[in-house]
Amino acid sequence: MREVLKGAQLLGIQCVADACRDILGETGDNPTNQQLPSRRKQDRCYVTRAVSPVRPVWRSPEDTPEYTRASHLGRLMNGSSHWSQEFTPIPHRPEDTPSEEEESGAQGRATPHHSQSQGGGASAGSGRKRKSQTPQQCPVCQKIIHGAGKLPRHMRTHTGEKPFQCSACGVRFTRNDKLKIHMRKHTGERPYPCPSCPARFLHSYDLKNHLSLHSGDRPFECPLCHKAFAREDHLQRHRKGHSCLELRTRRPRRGTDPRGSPPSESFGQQHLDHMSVAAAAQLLEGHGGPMQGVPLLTGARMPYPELLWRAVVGPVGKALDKAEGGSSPHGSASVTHRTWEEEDEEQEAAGEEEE
DNA sequence: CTGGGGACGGGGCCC
DNA sequence: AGGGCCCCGTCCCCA
Repeated sequence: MREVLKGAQLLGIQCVADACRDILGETGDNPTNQQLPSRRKQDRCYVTRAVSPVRPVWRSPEDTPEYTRASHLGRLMNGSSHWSQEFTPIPHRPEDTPSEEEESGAQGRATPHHSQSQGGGASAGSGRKRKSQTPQQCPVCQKIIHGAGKLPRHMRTHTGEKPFQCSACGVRFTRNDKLKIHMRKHTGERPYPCPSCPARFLHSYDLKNHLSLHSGDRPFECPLCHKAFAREDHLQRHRKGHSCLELRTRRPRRGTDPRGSPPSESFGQQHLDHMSVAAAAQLLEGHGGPMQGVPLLTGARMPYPELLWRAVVGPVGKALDKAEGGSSPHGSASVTHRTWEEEDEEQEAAGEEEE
């Protein structure tokens, strides 16, 4: 434990250091010790302080601070099985009543099914049969995990624990079902054959992706350059790359759209991005029409980065001002100092015009 | 930069 | 509650 304490101090993981001191019976010099009245609250406290408010996305769990911290925590808490016991379902403000817990479920409606722990509420009978299994909050990343027994599964993503090992090649997995799929590589089983060609696939979704190749469907279109993709993730990659400039923030991850648009409504956000271009184009047109050699409508391929840059920063405006003797109704400065709010209004107007 | 395959994690349903 | 199975979305890697 002293080694852990030393390591925690070295790494600056104050919460773990505090826990070590607590276990070792040392008071330590951290005043936060006095703020931890109960074990449960302590645990929560570790979590909140262990996770940085600005949490980068890490790919390899072994590389993550969370991994390191979770490993420490896991050891401190005597094994991963402890997670599910120590951390209870989420609607857990102590003052919550059972009915409030029902309400705070992710689905936001009464659970038609069960549950044992909540009195098996008179199944409203409508909707899905077995909807909400009490959601639980991950103590490390605060994420809400839905589904009974899913929290331990999720916790393994933090601890790096991979209890399922392939007997053929030794590769380890965090989940049994992933191991099962992996085993198909050794058995040669590819249970998802393409009906149109000899291709066979390990995963159903691979077949689904593959089928779009045969159909030629490219339902995912870039709102900026109108290039179409067969796969949504390819569109996302395209949009994140340099080939398509986005003036606004990137599309939020699912469920985190600050504008409140529902998940999967990617079109909404794409439309907004598209509107940014349209607004920029309008700005240019407001300066006296399209630049030479640069089409301003959004339907054709064009150097958007340059176009947008000029539209927002204003050299085009200057050039046009110069060309027109400064008679443009919008000075370049007005372009340069436009605010997001103004641009939003423009976007809305542009959207209406386009409709 | 794109197309394609695969890996990974989360959620729903069921037992 | 725990776990299996399946589907989905996203990301990574490679050609």
